Amino acid sequence: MNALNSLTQEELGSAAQRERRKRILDATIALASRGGFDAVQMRAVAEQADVALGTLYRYFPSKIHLLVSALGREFERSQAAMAGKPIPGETPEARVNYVLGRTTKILQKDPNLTEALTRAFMFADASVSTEIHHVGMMLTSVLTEAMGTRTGDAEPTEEEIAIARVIGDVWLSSLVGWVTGRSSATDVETSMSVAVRLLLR
Amino acid sequence: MNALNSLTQEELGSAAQRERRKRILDATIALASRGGFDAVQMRAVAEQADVALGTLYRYFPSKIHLLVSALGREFERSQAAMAGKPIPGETPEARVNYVLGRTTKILQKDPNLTEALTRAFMFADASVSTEIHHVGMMLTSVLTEAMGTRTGDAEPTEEEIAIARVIGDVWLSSLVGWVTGRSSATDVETSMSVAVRLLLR
DNA sequence: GCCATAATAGGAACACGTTCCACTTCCCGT
DNA sequence: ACGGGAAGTGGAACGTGTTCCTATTATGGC
Repeated sequence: MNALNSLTQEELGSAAQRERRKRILDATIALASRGGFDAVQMRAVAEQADVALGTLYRYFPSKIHLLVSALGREFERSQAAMAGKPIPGETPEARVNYVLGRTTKILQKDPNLTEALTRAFMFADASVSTEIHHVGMMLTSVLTEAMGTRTGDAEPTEEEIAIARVIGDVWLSSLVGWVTGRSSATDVETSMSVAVRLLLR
Repeated sequence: MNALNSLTQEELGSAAQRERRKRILDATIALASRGGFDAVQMRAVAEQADVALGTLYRYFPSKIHLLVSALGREFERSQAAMAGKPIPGETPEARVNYVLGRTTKILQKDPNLTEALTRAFMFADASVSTEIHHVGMMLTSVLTEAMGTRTGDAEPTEEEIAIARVIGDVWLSSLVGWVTGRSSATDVETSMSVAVRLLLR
């Protein structure tokens, strides 16, 4: 259907193809986790996934597509792991801070992986917009959910969505500063607290 | 003094060296303006600046250093052009919106250049922190100046600096979305208005 | 089962950032 | 003026993302 975008899960007919795709993403995550963005080399991914280089490019048309797709999968996995559980905190500010703090802590545990995925996200151009949009929506919805009342069935207001977008932007910028070694993990948490306090007052 | 950082203007003794540095940055801007990040090829820069490739790398140890340095020079130039002139607008919100709107308009006029510089900025790692910090400080100070009273001699408060940083982060994220073709120039202006309204209320 | 077509393997080739080397030119201290 | 070290030249070479080509293998319709 679309040669410019990576093959998504659904349009992969055979089980062998879904298996290949999984192997490729697993190899990507493993290499990224070991050595970051630079260690995710297309030849290495192909070899570790036991797939030819040309096949890798058939599934993911660029290194950026590959990494952003891997980011999307990890994000989904992480979201699924905590779906349904209520977010602790009495106020929107407390809950958003909780979510951001926990996520930041997870990312700190695997700096190389975080670096690889964040860099890919920031470097992605329009040809990756589908995958980027997917991740962006997940991020915004996590934040609006944390901001809203915990019943969860009500749609977030326009204002809440706008605030969530701003928080997401600040978070991305801070993350870039961290993964590129320009600021510390503590700096990220501080930035986020400040932004949340300013926006949710 | 520092082999990892690019040679700054001050530590360049001879006039011939300052002239070379200027030619290199001019070539960088010209190529970026014509074809964006990808068009800034080190061989092309060297040739257009009439300098050997090795010399280019002596002045700027990587393509990223080169582009971020060029960004710093352009930023300074633009700041110098409007120094002293009072910023129109009765409220901090209006003044900040004015500054952001004008800057966004300037950037829109040369999308390729903006793309090249923004991408370099987001891709820069710790080895470029000096240059990055330089640009970051200029950006924050432009914003605090717009936020403060127009007398200008008073230092900005901690709160103002924090708000300026958040606005800067949102601006960068939006800019990345724009230069990578994921959002329109109008989207950038909208994002910024929303962020400014939320932060300066 | 058999054929047409698509998918994959395997790997050469190319582009561009980066490094390196041998040689030349410039510039400063004496 | 000159000798020596720093700076510059020109270009080869290397690594990695990307493209491309041919041979082989899987797949789906008859």
